[in-house]
Amino acid sequence: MNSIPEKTIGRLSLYRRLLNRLRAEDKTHLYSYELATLAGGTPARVRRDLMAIGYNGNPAHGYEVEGLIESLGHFLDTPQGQPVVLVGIGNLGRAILSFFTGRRPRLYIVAAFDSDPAKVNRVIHGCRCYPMQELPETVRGKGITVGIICVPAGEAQPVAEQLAAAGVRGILNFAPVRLHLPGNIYVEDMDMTMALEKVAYFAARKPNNVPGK
Amino acid sequence: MNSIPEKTIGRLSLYRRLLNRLRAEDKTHLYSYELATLAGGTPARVRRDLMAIGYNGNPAHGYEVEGLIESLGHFLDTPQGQPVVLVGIGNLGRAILSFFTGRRPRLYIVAAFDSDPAKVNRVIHGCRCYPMQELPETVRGKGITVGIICVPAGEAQPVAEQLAAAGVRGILNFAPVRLHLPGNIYVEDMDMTMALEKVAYFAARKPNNVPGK
DNA sequence: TTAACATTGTGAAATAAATCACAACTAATT
DNA sequence: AATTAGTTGTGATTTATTTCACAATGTTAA
Repeated sequence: MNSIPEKTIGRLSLYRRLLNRLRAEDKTHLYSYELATLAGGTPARVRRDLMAIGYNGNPAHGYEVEGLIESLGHFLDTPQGQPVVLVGIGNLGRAILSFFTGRRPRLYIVAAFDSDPAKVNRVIHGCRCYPMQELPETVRGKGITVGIICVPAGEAQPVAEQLAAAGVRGILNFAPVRLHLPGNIYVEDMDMTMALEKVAYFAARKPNNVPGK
Repeated sequence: MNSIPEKTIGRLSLYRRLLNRLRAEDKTHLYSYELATLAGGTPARVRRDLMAIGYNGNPAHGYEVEGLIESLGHFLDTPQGQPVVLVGIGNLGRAILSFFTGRRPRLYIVAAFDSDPAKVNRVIHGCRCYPMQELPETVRGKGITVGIICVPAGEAQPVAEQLAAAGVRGILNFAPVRLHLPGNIYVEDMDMTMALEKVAYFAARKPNNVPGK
């Protein structure tokens, strides 16, 4: 069966962000090659990606910014929005809190958790911090489906299991370990060490060994 | 010509990290299926990846931990090590500084830059902060090839161009924009917004739509 | 009207990556 | 020695993703 490529999902989110910027600049239409340039890809790939959501452009004016944004929202968002929890209020956790705070209307961090009593009950970047013990009840009670893990490597696996047990269905994992969870939980790893080593590898090789992306 | 898949590079770095942990636990040998479990993959993929660096195991004992770590180092590292610069000392920049500080011997942040005079000349997480004006001279002078960008979206493109002009060959980009640089510069995007939206998308769908990774 | 133009949508081809599947191998056991 | 058990290395295959290439289309201008 023809399902949507995983990579397309990420790019659709990127397209929407770019389009929102263009809309703010009062742009009403654009062509696949313009979006491709902004997103760092090819026009053909943009068209393929947009095929996935069934939004049709027009050979004369390309795509309508407003309509495409709406279609993307229809495809990517759930009608009721998705609250998110974050676990681990260290340096990275706080930076991520500040990064996401107030930015996305349909995807916002509603609670943060940490096992350190010293961090609990404070409000950081507009987000209330709770002790780990309250995680299951909060997640289950609010029907939260998305979690962000920013705890040290050694604590990530048990934290992930707690999130999964409480009903979370997708995890953004910043801890530098691979999580072992049931296959119906989606995990996206943000492994900064791995990313930096990859960059270092290609930075040190000849230009012809640098993949184009 | 059969060059090494890009994804393999990242995984080799992951394997090394896992192996270092195993070595610390005095494990001397392991099989592909063990490494696969730890890394979250299949044994066949592990073997394929290790083919790339030409390290041979043995059907009876699998791979020798010590020797494999050495081979990976030989493949991934440059003999002289690679100093790294970071640009943008906001919340995220500081978190990344603390994350990488002291961790990697051959890949360490030697200088941080920011355009805000208030942040300059301080030492944060053991790393000295300099004004942006000194970036070209420092990067060129020390022969730095790797940069990390943690500036706000609007400043990322000019910062990337400055890094490239100063001789940087690979960039780890945390700013939520796509950089436009000559093709011989390797860019790895760590787009947290995109990643979170992807997680949210799959968290909201049926289990059978969740890709296995 | 009609012709020219640049773009869309998409089948087909190409490329990249993962997986299958099995001969060859090593050590342990008989 | 010969047999067994379990793993490696890899050619072949499959799956995923990207790119090619072109008929169909909407608009502009003659």
